Amino acid sequence: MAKQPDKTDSTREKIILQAGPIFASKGFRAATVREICDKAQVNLASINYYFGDKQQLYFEAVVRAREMRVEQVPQPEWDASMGPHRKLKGFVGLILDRLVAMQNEPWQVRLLMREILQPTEACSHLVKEYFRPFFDSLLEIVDDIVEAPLPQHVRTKVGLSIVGQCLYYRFAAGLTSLIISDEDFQEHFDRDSLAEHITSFSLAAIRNYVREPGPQTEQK
Amino acid sequence: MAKQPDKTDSTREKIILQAGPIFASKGFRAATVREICDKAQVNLASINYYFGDKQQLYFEAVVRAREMRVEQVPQPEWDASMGPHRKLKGFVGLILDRLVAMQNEPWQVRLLMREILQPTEACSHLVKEYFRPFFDSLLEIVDDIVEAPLPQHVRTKVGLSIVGQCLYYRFAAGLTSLIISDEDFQEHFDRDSLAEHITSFSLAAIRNYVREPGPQTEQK
DNA sequence: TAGGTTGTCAAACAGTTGTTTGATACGGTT
DNA sequence: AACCGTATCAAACAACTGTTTGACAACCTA
Repeated sequence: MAKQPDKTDSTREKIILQAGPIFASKGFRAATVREICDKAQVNLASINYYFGDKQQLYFEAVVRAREMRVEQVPQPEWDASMGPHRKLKGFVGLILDRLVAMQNEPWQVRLLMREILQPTEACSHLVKEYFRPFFDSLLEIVDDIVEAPLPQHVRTKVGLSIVGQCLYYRFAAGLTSLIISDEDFQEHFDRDSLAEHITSFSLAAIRNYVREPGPQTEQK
Repeated sequence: MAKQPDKTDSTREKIILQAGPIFASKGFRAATVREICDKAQVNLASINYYFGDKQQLYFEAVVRAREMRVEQVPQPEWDASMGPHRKLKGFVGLILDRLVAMQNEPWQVRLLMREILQPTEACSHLVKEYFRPFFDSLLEIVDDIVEAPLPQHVRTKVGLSIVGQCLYYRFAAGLTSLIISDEDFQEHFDRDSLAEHITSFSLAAIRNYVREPGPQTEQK
């Protein structure tokens, strides 16, 4: 077994950092240990030596991807005096930067999305460690917007509506680029424009939605 | 080469129908021609005989998945006299039924989502043949809701906000089930509750959003 | 009946896969 | 020096991959 698990430039570290992009772009199955070892310039047997097997390397790559992503895009500070629009926009922007990352598509993001789409054991780790508290802090912002507290399930649905609008641009990026012209995309669908739209759209929805829920319970 | 491409219970047909679910749940790479032929109870060489290679079989399975899904969940009729809420709810429900299909997750849906996430040549076929007109008919409903016509890019963004809210429950189904308790999910996140929420949320957003776009251009 | 097309089959092919092995070298401790 | 845990390496292993082959049977046409 390996002894020092956290030296910085060790063979173990090189493997994780090279395996991440490959897993991200090809998926677990299509990524081969030979390609990973080639890119990392380590011997073929190193993966099994340090991680036991390919699956465990994948797990560690996912965990590392999350850690790196949080470091790369730190959460902006919330000022209690900020208006709801700016606060919500700050969070929407954070989702777009951290989890959507439209322009550069870092491997960490693509790997995390892979985990969301087809959860392995790594996903429950991500939820407990990251997604849950992340989502809760969004719901606190929603709480600030509405005057009367929302029923729990409505609160959750509203939060997921906001998250859904953002994550669409990650999940369906390939489809969107086939639907929208390139010029339109460059001009109107950059990070800031989307943050502004999703924020305004959601804010308007929350305020109006709570006020007049529409024919909710009735209507067959 | 094969002669009759459209006999109903032919070997060719059996292969497509058995390959679909396997591609859907495992992806192109992890699905093996041996498993497909076993399930279809045909000889191993049949795939290459009828489709040339595995890739072409995948393409045809995707196309077939779309056709079957449109048949399985037909578009409800639009009554011009219907109010905007009912009209929009009808369309949101159609997305949820056809493309999200939360309860049973048919293989056709999972295969189409796979194409959206990682587009192959099959995806541009899907867009031209299906997604584009589908999305356009949503935008027409949006047009009916607003009085003054929207700028093109805003129109598109609004449409994608609606679609995004729906598709979230397909893409992140695994994550959602880890965030929400099972009882909550059964009780409040069924197809009808979600359709109602997304419709009301979006309707409120559109009406309020257009009226007061918020601090759009200003604000640094 | 003869000949050709179409479909099915078992077997093999050539390449890739994750993993294991045994040898070898390095670096520190006794 | 002798020793031992750590690390790296080339090579091989066994299983699996998509695809090809050639034989054989069923069917239709002439």
